[in-house]
Amino acid sequence: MKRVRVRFAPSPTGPLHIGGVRTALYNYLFAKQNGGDFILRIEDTDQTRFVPGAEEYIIEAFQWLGLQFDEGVHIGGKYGPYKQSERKPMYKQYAQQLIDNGWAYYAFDTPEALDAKRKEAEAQKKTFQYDAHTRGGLCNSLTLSKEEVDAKINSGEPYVVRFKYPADTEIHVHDLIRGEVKINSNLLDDKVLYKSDGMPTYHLANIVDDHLMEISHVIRGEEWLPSAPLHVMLYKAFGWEAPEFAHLPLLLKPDGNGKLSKRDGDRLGFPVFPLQWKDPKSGEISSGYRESGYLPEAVINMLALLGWNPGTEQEIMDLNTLVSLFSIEKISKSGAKFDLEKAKWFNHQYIQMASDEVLFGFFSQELEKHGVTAEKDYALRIMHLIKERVHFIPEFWDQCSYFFVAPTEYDPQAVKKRWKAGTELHLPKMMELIESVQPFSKQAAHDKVMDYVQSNELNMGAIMNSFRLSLVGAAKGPDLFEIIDAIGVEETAKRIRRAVETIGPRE
RNA sequence: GCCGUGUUCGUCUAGUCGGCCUAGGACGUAAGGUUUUCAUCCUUAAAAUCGGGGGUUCGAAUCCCCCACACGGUACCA
Repeated sequence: MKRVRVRFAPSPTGPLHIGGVRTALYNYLFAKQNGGDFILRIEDTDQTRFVPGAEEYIIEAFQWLGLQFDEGVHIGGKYGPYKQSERKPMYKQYAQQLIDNGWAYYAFDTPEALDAKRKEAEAQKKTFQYDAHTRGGLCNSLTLSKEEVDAKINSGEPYVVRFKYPADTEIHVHDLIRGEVKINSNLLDDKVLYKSDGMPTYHLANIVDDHLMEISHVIRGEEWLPSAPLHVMLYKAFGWEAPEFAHLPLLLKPDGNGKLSKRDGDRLGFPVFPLQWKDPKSGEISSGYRESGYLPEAVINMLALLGWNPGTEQEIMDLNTLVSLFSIEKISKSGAKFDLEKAKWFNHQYIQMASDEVLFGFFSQELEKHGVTAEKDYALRIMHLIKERVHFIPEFWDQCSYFFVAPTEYDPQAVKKRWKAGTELHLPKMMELIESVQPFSKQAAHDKVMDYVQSNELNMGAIMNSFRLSLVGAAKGPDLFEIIDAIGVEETAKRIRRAVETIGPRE
């Protein structure tokens, strides 16, 4: 049995789309499950679309996600180089090979001439296609004499190499997800394999590299399915054994239909990219999962389940579990809409499961970001107190700021609802009771306060929330006496005085 | 237009060879409980006549045909 070798082959034209991440993930899972290799190849045959920083971004994104390549641009390997621009000299001979055995031909038609043809056809509600029916009337090595062709090439006239589809042939593509896909060659046009700038197109480079790198399975997005017949024919033309194909369903936008795009993320408020990206030209910033406070493990888990599931009811799975459970057969055929709410749920789950060590790393960073320095023991204690309420890392601060910084403002809604007449008198008295507990104990303080509330026939919800409001600034947070214990009796007294002064008596 | 691929609760999906599906789970939603607050958590509920229409069959979400719709492709882009 052939060794499993798969590749993820992005173009460095911008940040890595989350759909691309899923494609890479499925490749990874499949490779690892079969003890195979996972390769990163950069497909930069279109020099006009190159975006500086994109390649580095891609590498960093996978590092963050914890998806490790066995070979690739950044780590090398036996089958390098792993960047197509660096493989440029290799491709010409393969184009030549195809010409020599009649599977391809030179074409000299200018882009302008072809455009005109297309427009002309369009006017008649037809589509112009460079194919078996039209190539006889165009400017190429099939219609020109050998001398004319040589003359053109020797004079430096630009040319491309096109694939020569056989006429009226049924082409079969076997797809691991979709089964047999058939198409008649008459419907296909003679794709350019080799461009006039001396670079191969995706199609040629892809097949040559996959063959040379001994790729066993091509797992890629569904947008490639229409060109799969060409790829199958190319393998045939070269006399090479074709890899297995699996075309993944697309990731759709959450509302409406269509591919998930960068704009959808901005519009709906969720990241479409693993890492934040700043466009080097426009300076525009697109948000990333990392910066938005997602844990990489959660992103992986969420992505894995978008279009695949193990067939059981298990939903929480780490990378290793995914590796053992994954199967291409269980990938669904239809596109999946991205669901922000479910992503949020996954992240919450992973935050709860994270080790203290990992979580504290994030937590202390958040504190630092807000200019807070705290003793580790204290910070750790606070983290435990509030972690179950955070869904995303940045929420740590929203949930815990009052443990480090006294509130200066009080949620007006809560004040209106809870701060009754007389509150400004009761709170200091309750505070005195708490101060009288020596040494402080949550339970004893709690009991004394309860006694006071009951004997004065106070509205429990109102008075206790006013107390909370004074300490927190809002009607939220963990157990009140837990908070008092954490910030200390002295600080509590200070906050009560301040709240009473600020809010004062009310009707 | 042409070609290709798809179509089960709002969303992600289970549903291998037709019967155990009066279609299951999860997210979300609603109600209730816990919490004196918020969040969490727990319980319960509503939610898909399986895109539509024809067949085949004792029996179809599952097989066949037609239609509709959506998406993808249709570049010297990947």
